[in-house]
Amino acid sequence: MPSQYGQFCPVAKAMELLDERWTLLVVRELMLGSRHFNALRRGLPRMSPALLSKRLHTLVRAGVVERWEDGNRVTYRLTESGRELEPIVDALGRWGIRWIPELGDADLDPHLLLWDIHRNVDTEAVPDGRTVIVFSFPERATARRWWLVIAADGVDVCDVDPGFPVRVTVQADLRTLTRVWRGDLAWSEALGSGAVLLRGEPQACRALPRWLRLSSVALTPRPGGSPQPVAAR
Amino acid sequence: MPSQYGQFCPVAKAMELLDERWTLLVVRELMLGSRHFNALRRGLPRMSPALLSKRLHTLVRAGVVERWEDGNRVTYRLTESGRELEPIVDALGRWGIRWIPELGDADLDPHLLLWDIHRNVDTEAVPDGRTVIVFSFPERATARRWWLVIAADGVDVCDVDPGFPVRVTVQADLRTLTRVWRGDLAWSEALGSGAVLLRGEPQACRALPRWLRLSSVALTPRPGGSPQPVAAR
DNA sequence: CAGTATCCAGTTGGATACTG
DNA sequence: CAGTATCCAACTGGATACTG
Repeated sequence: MPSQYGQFCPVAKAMELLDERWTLLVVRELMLGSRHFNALRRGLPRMSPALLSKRLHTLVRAGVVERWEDGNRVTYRLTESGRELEPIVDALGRWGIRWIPELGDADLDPHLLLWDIHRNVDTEAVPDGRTVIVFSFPERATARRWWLVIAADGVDVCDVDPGFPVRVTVQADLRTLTRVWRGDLAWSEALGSGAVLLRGEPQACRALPRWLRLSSVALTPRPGGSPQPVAAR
Repeated sequence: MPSQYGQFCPVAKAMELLDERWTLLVVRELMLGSRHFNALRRGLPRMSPALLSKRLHTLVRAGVVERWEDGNRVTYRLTESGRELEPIVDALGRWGIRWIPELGDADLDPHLLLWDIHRNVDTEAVPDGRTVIVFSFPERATARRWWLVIAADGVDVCDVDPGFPVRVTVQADLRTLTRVWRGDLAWSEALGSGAVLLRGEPQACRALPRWLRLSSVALTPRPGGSPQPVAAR
């Protein structure tokens, strides 16, 4: 039961639902294509399953999400009402990247970063056959190496070596690579300063920034005319 | 201290601030022109002063609001960052009016309604001199009559008779008048059905819907092609 | 006018374990 | 796979009173 503002104002009525913690992030995950309970959990690792379940029920009751059972498989998807939240979520992302640029250490998460990157690989740009990219975060005590396996049938993330030959190794600290992903730091600058190191065939290293698309808000203009990261050529 | 999502996603970073209860309603009040603590309180009657104070401080720390002391008067206003939330708040209002049309009894509040109406009087359309409109909510046990005093120097709301001659009396139940204000119900329909009764000179009664502007979201198209309330001619 | 101080009941949600 | 169940510590915010 979302708490009530006691106002007939439509902004207040909208926020009674949407300002509950996690709610709009669940909606964001659904917008990004997650359809099943455990897929949603992967994008929301700090959310307990009990709470995710509760939020989904609230969203279903509010008509924002529909729950579909086929057999023993459950599918969630946005209704028309939920899809109309997309411009709002997008605008919140653009506002956030402009006005809340600082990240705390607690905001960094290699699993989430790899998960985002894997969702945005430009498979057209990657050579045919299997391409494996290793991400190495040497400053970390655990979860220091991640493998991105790009093949014809999709893209996978692993935190254990799948054993295939590696085409490129990307070495950086997690904060730097996160900033590149968000568009806070341009590839060119990160590579030029040595903050990101690429190892592998020179041609593959040169091509890598085109294989990995950045966050959808990466190109949002920043306030104060700070130099704008440029997209990969 | 807003709680943390542990995500670098800019939507998550934005919501860490903005999904705290009341926060976006404070921002909305500032957008509507409130500048002082007690002015904000008038638009947020169910919010305790301690909580309003806390939210304002959080917004100032986040760079969304600036606090200005001149003498012993304190002024709050939105920064550039805060002003950039306006399209988001507007979009939330349009989404809310489309997808959360039902109002509970707890959402109805004559003081808030009169306060909204008073902020939106079209003083150009009202005859010169003083015009007093009485709003009568006969079904209510308390706060049954409200006076709107429109003069050259501004518009006032009273819940006690200011003693001036009354030009028009608007009688309706609170829910009906709230629905008219929100654009859920057209003036023409409300008057035609007798749900709203106007008393006074016929000419003034005919003109009244043009004196009172409706909510800024009143003309938002509704889903499902339900008949759209029309603006006052 | 513009808040602060205090108290405390109620709610929230994290952790963990478990189920059909 | 898709959740429930349970427990409980922490937080939240409402009420009320008070201050410079």
